[in-house]
Amino acid sequence: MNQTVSPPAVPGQATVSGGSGSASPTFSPLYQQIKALIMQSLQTGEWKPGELIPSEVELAYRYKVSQGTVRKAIDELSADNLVVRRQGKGTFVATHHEARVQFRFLRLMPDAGDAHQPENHILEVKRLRGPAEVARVLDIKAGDSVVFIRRLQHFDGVPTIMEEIWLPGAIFKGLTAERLAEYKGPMYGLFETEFGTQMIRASEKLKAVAADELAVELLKVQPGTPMLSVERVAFTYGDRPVELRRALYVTTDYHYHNELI
Amino acid sequence: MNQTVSPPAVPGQATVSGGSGSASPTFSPLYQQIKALIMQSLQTGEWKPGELIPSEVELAYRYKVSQGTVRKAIDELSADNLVVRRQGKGTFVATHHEARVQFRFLRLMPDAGDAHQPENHILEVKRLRGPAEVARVLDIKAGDSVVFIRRLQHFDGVPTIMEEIWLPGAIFKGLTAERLAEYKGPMYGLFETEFGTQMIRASEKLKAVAADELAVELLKVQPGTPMLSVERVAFTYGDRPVELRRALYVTTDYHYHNELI
DNA sequence: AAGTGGTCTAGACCACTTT
DNA sequence: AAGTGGTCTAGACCACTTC
Repeated sequence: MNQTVSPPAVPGQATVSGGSGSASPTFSPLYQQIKALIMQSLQTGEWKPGELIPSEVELAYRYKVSQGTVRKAIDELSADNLVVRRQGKGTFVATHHEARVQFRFLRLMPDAGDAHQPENHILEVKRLRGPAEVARVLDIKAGDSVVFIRRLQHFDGVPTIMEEIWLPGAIFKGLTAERLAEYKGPMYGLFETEFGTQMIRASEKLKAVAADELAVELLKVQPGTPMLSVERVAFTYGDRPVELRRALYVTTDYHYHNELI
Repeated sequence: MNQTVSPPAVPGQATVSGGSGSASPTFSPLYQQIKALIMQSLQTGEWKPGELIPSEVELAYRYKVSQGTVRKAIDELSADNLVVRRQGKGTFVATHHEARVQFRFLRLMPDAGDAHQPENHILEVKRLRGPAEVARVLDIKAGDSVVFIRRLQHFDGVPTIMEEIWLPGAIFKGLTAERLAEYKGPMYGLFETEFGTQMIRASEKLKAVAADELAVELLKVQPGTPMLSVERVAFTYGDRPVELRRALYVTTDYHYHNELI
């Protein structure tokens, strides 16, 4: 039989299911249940990005498990990059307001020299009814409101990335071109702070394509120039897709870096 | 003070340094030392790819530490994909003779449908004096012997990948075109089995480039067609670079898949 | 000095596989 | 039944940070 935890003495406190009888059909290890509970608190914003979460001892008391079990749960959250541990200080909720996190989601590097902070140029922000394909990816109904963003990113003053971004309108209600343009820092940082939606993972598909008219105009390349096409679907908690992004990268002096491990 | 381990009673047995005095300049946790010792045994071939390594209990006895410490060491080795744990059976040395591992090192996926096993065509194998740039990457002396391989990979009968591979001649002594051509399975599997060299991680740089003459000839594409260029440096134990690979991918019906986590 | 995460141990029991 | 990895606990001590 699995490890079980007696119901909490305090009403409203989190409980842990473990299957205390032989008729328990589902099962997951205690530490996975603790991990799920902590993720819930992250998702609901009980502990916000950048903030300190309760100590291991305190969480162990709250969930009525040993510190070792909490530790293993947090170990996994740390491996998933949802939290960051700092010895002597505590465990912090990961945030996109950190260069370290940004590089996880922007893999374009200069062939020589150090990576610089890109300069953003918002070209267009509009609301539209989601095309079928976009709606399918974002897991919303076709025709539902969608925010569309067109953006240009300069590296060292050179236009290098052209992006088209689709977001669920229901989540990103007050998003305007002004807000995006005036915001200093990564777009995901804005999403996190202003819209309570944190991107925690993404899936990318890369291809080589020829520069189209728009790329020629915006990125100042010759027609037909080979461009790196990067299509991304980004997910928030609960594996909910909340962004579709199609980008074209100029890779003359830059490359997409990837580590195979 | 750090945890220390008394010297082994049996001569020749592995020892663990922990810094038993205040004058200990270097330090690493016990489990990291155990991890390093296990990696040594993997590198020297004491336990070969695909084989079972000793149980946690046995390793704990061998290194004179607790099972929990061995467990933590193996946990990391497992996270590094150097070993694979199987409940009830034991812990196995990872091997490239497994589809699961191959997909870690071949990220090209069909846009629709399932991934198939590619078909290999060895075009050329020769020995040459390493050009300065290749020697620099492989960390050998310029002019040292290098094995050069040119290969074509077909997906569903369509030529899709063209590769140029450079290997240190000192390691890959008996490598011939015949051996490569007749070998069924992944090239890294051959390297592992026949040359005792296992690729454990790789670093890739991706760009979009125009098809050159060779690509036009071998991959049957139009001149100037955008191609995905993938330059890889692969490493074996001790972070020793042992392969430089330059590939061109046709991405009309395929894409390079990447997960950002 | 107190609090945090990091390491290490010892022991118990569970789930899975093989004999 | 025996052996393996997987989970959970309790307790000790260490390294680091802050007060």
